[in-house]
Amino acid sequence: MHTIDNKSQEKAVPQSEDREEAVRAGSEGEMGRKPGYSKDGLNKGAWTPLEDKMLMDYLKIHGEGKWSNIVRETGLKRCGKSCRLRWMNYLRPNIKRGNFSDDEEDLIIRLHKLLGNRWSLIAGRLPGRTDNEIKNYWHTTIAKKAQHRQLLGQPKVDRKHIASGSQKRAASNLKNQSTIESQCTTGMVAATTTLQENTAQDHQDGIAMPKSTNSDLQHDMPKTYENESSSKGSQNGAASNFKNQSTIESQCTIGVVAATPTLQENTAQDHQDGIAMEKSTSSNLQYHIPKTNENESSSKGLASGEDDNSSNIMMDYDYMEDFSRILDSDFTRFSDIHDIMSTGQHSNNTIEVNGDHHGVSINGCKSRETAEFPGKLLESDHWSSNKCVQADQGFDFMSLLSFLDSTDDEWTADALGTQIL
DNA sequence: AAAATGATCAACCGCCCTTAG
DNA sequence: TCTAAGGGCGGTTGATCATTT
Repeated sequence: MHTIDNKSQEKAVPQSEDREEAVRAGSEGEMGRKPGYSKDGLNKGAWTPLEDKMLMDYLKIHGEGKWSNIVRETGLKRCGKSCRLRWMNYLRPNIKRGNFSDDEEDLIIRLHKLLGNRWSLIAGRLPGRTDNEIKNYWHTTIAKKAQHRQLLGQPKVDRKHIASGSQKRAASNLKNQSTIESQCTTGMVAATTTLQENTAQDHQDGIAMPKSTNSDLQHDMPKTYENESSSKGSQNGAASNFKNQSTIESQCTIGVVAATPTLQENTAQDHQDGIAMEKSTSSNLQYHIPKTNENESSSKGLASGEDDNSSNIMMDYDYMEDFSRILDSDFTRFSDIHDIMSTGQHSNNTIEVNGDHHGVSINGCKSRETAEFPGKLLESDHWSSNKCVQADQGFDFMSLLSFLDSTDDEWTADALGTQIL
């Protein structure tokens, strides 16, 4: 299990009497990057305790936002972005440090399957966890487990193909094994969507890992030095709303997305088992979803001309808006829904979630009679039509609930039509 | 004991969107 | 309408520690 040691904390940075000196000099012997200096004289690299204090003192008074003002008003030699990052990832109150619990890991896997590499969105569902932490965790621990499974007998991933979409990525993959694995897990999406010749089995690796048993949670302070940072200041949880359509389109890439594709060059039978993994060896899986804006390029920071395979698949915005609301909702509420549903107290087919009416129907439309997520969804006429799912088709919260509530096997095998070793 | 390799994770980079002027 | 600045986010890097050879 993922562990966070205290080694770096033991290498505490000695406090300097000279404020400016400390800020300039940064820390010595810290884990991670050594401080550097940008052209404009701003510090780079690891933060020092003094820098943190300056940042927190400012935020205590002024709150978040206006990051660039911090530089001007405090003399802190950090760019606004760096300040924001430091705050969001380490100094913010209620940051949970330490091992990921089994539940957290499970949820990460499930949400990643739903959302892809939408780390901030995933982080929004794990209180106290940052997108960066989850991202690192995924790229290291979870991907490693996936690799372990692979060694147990899964077919080797053809990394050439996985990386073929981007030479940039390919070069990176050669350097870093964890990155390779991360591409594998991301590639899971690609297999369901594009021309890539990966086998679906390759992509399964990203989601069906043996569970760890260690779940001791720690609450450590930021790692770069001894526990001295306070937990004061404003609180601002990760905003999980999908803010723009292009991002949605390019980044919503997985399982659930497959529920809304325009099926191309595949028979309806392909949809019968979710993402039709049993056809994986044919490597011709192409589930294209019509872009709502064809001119929209990927928002994932790809260089122009790069193939972003995952961007070939997307969700209808309206649908995603509903989906987003689900994810922004307190999951405990879904338990309530579940109770209500199971006791038949949903006569008007509407469930209130976080103030809005969702669930059994949206906009007064009846939901599907049965819909187990995601496989059954794909069998529905709604989902297999050559159209994006319309918002007024409603979203079955029970489906999501059961999806998130399903067992590993359901997730990793049944839902994808594959078998787990 | 030393070198090589792998793992970890804080921080940076660059793209994109939003918004103010 | 255009432009620049601010901010958010995912991808990636690289320093350090741990483990293996």
